[in-house]
Amino acid sequence: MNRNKNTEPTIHDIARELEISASTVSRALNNNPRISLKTKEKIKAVADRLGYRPNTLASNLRNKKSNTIGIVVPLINRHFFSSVISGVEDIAFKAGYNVVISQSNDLAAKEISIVQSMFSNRVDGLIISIAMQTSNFDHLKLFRKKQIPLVFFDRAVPEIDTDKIVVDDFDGAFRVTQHLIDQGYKRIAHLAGPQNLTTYFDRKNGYIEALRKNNITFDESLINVSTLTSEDGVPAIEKLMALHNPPEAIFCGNDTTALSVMIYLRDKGIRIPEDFGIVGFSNEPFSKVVSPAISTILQPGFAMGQKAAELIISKIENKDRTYQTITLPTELIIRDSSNRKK
Amino acid sequence: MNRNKNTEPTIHDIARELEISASTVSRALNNNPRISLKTKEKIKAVADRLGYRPNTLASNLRNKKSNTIGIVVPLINRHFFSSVISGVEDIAFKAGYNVVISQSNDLAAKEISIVQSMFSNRVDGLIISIAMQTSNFDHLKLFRKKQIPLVFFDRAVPEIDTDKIVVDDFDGAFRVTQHLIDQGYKRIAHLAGPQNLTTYFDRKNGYIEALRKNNITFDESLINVSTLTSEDGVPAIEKLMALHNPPEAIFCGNDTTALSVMIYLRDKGIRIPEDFGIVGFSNEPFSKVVSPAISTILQPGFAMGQKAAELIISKIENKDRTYQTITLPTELIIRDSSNRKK
DNA sequence: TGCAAATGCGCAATCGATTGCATTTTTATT
DNA sequence: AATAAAAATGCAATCGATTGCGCATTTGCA
Repeated sequence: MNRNKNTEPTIHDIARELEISASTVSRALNNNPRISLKTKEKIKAVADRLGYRPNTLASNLRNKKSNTIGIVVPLINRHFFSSVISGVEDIAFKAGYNVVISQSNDLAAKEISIVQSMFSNRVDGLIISIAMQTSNFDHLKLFRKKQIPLVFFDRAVPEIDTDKIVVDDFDGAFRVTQHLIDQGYKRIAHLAGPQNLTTYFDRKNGYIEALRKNNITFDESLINVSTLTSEDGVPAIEKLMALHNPPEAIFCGNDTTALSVMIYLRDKGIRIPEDFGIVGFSNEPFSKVVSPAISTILQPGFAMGQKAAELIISKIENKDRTYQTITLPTELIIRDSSNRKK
Repeated sequence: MNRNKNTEPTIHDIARELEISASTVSRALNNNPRISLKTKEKIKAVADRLGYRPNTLASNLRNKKSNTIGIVVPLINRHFFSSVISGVEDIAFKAGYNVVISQSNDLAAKEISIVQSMFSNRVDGLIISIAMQTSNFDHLKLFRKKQIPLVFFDRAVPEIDTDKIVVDDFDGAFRVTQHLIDQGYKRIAHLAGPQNLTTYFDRKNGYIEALRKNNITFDESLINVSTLTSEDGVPAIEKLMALHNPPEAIFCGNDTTALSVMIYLRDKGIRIPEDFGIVGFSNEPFSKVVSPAISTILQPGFAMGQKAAELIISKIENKDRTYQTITLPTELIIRDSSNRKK
């Protein structure tokens, strides 16, 4: 029929060529035991000759399965997130899944739009780290309602009961703060992120808890809340240093602000770590190579991505109903910016 | 029929509810002028009430169009590539396309497998930066043969005639080298990348040409070829410094090796840039914040991604047959590592 | 040789949306 | 009111692969 057209060969073309039915071709190509070896070989030979490639769209429609995992991150172009994506792709590819990706730019509106589009595209599962700005989660509840596997990583939504892969932010922050205390710093400030996100909320509380355990009075004025961009760092540290009783160390909610703070103080001639200790969070690549190198908390992005993919694939394929929250350990990396007792 | 099932509502469910035909529903939802406003409104109301979401799989099959752009990079988790991906996503999302992503890990075998899978998934177009290791390009020729838009970025294949987005590596390298010469460095070494990739090949030739223009004798022993990982940097610079007549400046094929070299020399007590000049390539985020900051060439990753997406979408939608190679300008960023004449 | 049990394969419906063409309904015109 | 013209909607095939069920052919065993 369309043998000579510019169109792709289908199982029907193969069937016509061999004067058999398309069902048989389909079964043969899927290695169905109901088809004899001899027939299978003939079919595969013709398929090869015609350059046949299965049309996954058709197959997906019939099977109601897209073999696709969606992943939504705030910003692709950021080391931690791209590491997670890389980890997801690594596992997904091996398991025969495609990965479609989108970034919310930390905007709720875009996130909603993306999530709906992912649903329309019938992704088999969705891995997401929610946008800073998102506060309503109906778009995600849709996935739960429809029983489509949903995995949060890093930034999870407490009120949605599903699988979650997080790092122990509380513990990480606790250890950071304890480390600063151990180094002899007394007044320790904290640059906190948006408190609607559990990650930043937990980091702040880990910090507070460490102070409490060490009988250090918690001083609200030493906490500065922002979105933790590189622009947020300087005004925050300026304000802190202008206090009547300024801090002598700071735990920054991420490495980006830690760097801003470090450069600001360095330029002011304040010696790091002798006069002032700095610790960040996330272990961005640059934190190791700046001078002084910045102490930080390692979040295993690639491993998180792998775990998230493994988890979602098992959910897709087994449909088991129990949800788990996997907390990956963090690692405190002590570098020069906070290490004055060598 | 399946009204109460656990299945998604379809246009047929809407049609049944209103006792009209599915065709009308389909047309109404697509805003076809052939349907009266009144009917459209009724249909949209029911669609909303049922929580109808179009099944893109079905639509894609019928339209023979997946609304999906594939992108293949060597490694997602690398700043330049993730920037490109981010740029692609930015444009693609706005135009209503999905982005499916995969990484070759610089392995030819995985690249081939990915590309075939992308084809089976009927991506509407493919954006790719080929793997270092790839030397046979039949898998890509398939896309050309099938008239599926194909855009190379950064690492292109000369023998395949299609759209390409590259930066002017030759020019960038030329300017780097000229800059080092202007700074008074005489013997200038070069860490080159795999010469089967045009990018690295062009960088080397830009370097050589700059030397020639300045009547500096080209010394083959000052060129070291490697895969430019951070591990490659140290042995390379060690070997160069052990030469009878060692270099006093180096143009590194990327920032990663530039950093390794910088740290190595700094630890040896060699003053940078006074005694030795270093320039990298790509403007990795860290190169700005290390000490001394590393001079480098800015490759506009995000913009490349945007351009690539724009180009491929225009190809998908217009099918115009002319291929273009877009060369984006690079920018020489002079920082402390090579700036001794202040 | 006879008949049941395997084995191999085909028919036709299905997944959900789209669309050329036909049909029905409405509107306009004389 | 009659008829042409325009507008609105429906029928049925289609995209390509999958699969339950049934039919036909082969094999096995007494």
